[in-house]
Amino acid sequence: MSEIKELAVTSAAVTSKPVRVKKPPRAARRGTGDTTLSDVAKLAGVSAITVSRALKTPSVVAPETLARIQDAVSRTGYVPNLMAGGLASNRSGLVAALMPTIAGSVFLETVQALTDAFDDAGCQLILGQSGYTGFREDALINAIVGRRPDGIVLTGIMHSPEGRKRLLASGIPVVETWDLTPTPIDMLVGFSHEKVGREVADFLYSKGYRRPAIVSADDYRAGLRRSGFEQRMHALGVAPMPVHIVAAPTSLRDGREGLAALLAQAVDVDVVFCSSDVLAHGVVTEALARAIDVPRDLAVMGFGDLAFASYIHPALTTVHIDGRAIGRQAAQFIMDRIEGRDVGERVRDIGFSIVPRLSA
Amino acid sequence: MSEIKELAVTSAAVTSKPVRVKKPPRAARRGTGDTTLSDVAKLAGVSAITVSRALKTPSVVAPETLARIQDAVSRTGYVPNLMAGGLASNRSGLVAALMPTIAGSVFLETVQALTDAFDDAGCQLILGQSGYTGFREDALINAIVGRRPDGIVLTGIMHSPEGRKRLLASGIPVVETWDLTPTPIDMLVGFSHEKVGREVADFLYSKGYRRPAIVSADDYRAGLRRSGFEQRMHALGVAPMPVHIVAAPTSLRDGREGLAALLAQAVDVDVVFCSSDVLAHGVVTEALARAIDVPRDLAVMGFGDLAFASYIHPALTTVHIDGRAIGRQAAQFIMDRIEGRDVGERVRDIGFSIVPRLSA
DNA sequence: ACTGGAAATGTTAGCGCTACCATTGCAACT
DNA sequence: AGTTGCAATGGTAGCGCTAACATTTCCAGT
Repeated sequence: MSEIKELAVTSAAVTSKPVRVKKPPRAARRGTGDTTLSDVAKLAGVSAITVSRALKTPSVVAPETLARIQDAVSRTGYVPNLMAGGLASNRSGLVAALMPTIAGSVFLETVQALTDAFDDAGCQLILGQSGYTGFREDALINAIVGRRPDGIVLTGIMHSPEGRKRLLASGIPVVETWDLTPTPIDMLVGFSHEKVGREVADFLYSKGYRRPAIVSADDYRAGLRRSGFEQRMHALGVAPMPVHIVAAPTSLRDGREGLAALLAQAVDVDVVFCSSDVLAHGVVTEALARAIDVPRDLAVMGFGDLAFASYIHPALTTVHIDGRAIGRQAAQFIMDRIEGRDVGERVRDIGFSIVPRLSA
Repeated sequence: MSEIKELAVTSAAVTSKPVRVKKPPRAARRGTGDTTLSDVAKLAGVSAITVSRALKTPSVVAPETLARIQDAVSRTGYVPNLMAGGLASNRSGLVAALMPTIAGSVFLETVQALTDAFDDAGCQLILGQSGYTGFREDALINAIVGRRPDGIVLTGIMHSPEGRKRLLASGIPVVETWDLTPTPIDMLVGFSHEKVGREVADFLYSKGYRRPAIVSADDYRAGLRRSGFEQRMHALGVAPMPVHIVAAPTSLRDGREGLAALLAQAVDVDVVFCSSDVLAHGVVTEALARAIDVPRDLAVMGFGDLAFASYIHPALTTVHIDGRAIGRQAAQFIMDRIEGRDVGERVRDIGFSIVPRLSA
């Protein structure tokens, strides 16, 4: 067996060449054919690093050199390869945002604020949809961490221990949002959903409502609001209430069907607390279709204070959450971290406020 | 180790060259400290490339080797650096989606479909918001192209010649969506907005409406629908109609104010064609608040067929666009391109359909 | 017994950029 | 004159990975 090899060696030796022959020059290399930094450098008559500096920190490059480089850049149509830059500098310029779903979501404002803030800082947002079930979240985390983003914004708090570990191990700044916990992975900006439930209970009770019902999504945070609401109502001496649960994400349809279901099983309801404005809108719509006067015959309360809440008829009483502020603060957290600044208190409760309008 | 260096120094001295001595070994290198492919390789007792293959194409690696590697991966918590991989393979695994705005948009379904489709293919979506003005679009294009995405999905057709050129020069597969043009940059999936306008005109005319009005956003595509509508109505002998224009993106509020403005200037209207369902919803809401019966006293027509359209009261007559299909086809286009398959006809008109419900 | 070839693994050389340090030239000081 | 300091620029060596080719092993086919 090994003789074959020997033979080969021998034959090489016969030609009096050292055993390991020098490789022939490789065939044409791969590569994109795109203009590169050194193409520009060559054209401008400087070194590559100077071009790099001209683009990143123009202030350290002499004005004429800068002009020559800029000219070369625009003549070649050079666009820096940010993957290469990211690899070399260990700064990807990417920030990941994970959310349950993008569709019709209350988180959109947060994402918008995030995009805006990072855009100004030259970072792009990578979007990941984890779904409401959490099954995909772990796979997503891996895909995201693989990009070595400069930060990760999570919607909700991370529940999978596996995901937590991965995130922690990655050393990437993480901001959890839209919820509160004393033990965030890293940083957090949100508010207490249970407290929302309790305060809504107080608010409705103080307005005289005694026969509440709930139409709620089956997601974790909605559940927190619901139990806060139920507990407080119970503490106030209100009898157990009918509850209608729908699958997240919620739709107008779910709200309509929710009220229909509630009415079918229990007529004795004077207010419906919904886990989202969309749901509340559905309830109001169903009431309208059934000629039930809102709020005289039935009051409705939403959650989120989405853009339409104050413009539907009747204007929706709801809980205002400043989604943009959450996004802004999350971006701030991450940028402070990137720049190595002290972020201060790592848990920020941005609170909420009840907005009394006409529907309750 | 150091002997080599010494030797080098000596030899330089011997040849009495004052020229530069070989550099001393560099100080500790940079780097993340993360586990790398070769760490895993070392642990598994194979070469780096074998680990790479085990992760990308497990079928070409022997089962026991694979097992050893997988064990090493899970023991180290290794997560591949996709930037490095992307740089080496010239495949970033990133796809960019540019849209005017994410908030409350009709494009969300498309983005969702895009995310889903690319997720399955192991690609992540980068989100870019260009705004409705187009000012930011060029800057965004540069930032995006710099990431060397495997594909770019544009919402609407590209209008800036500068942006067009950049995109074309980049050689990245581009899909323009939600509009139609015989001269796309590369590929396109959409429909004709003017045709929507014309067919809506025919539809409403055939239902007997003769005194139309328009509430429309000021964006390009809405303008197309509007002019198609006006021209056809004119051709049908209808007198010029009152038009109320609002700034994109549209809100429920804009719709309410739109109807109020229309009513203030011209009472003689029997149907309002709105450039979005949200606007139409606002018009319906304002009518409700004013006790104007829809559709008896005033008919309303929307555009988009968003999820809520069939569930508001009265159910909204509108134009259905299959946003998910647009997203799916766009993803298909790009993946076919990446895989080097023939994409066939590069312009796909996915059409639209008028959905008659109760509001008109 | 030997060859051909498929399967499994390895070696080498970058992908395009930036960190790190070095060098040069020149004005401003002792 | 010699030194210092600073502004501007350059050289080198990777970042962590994969393409391209090379090598080894082993077995079927003659």
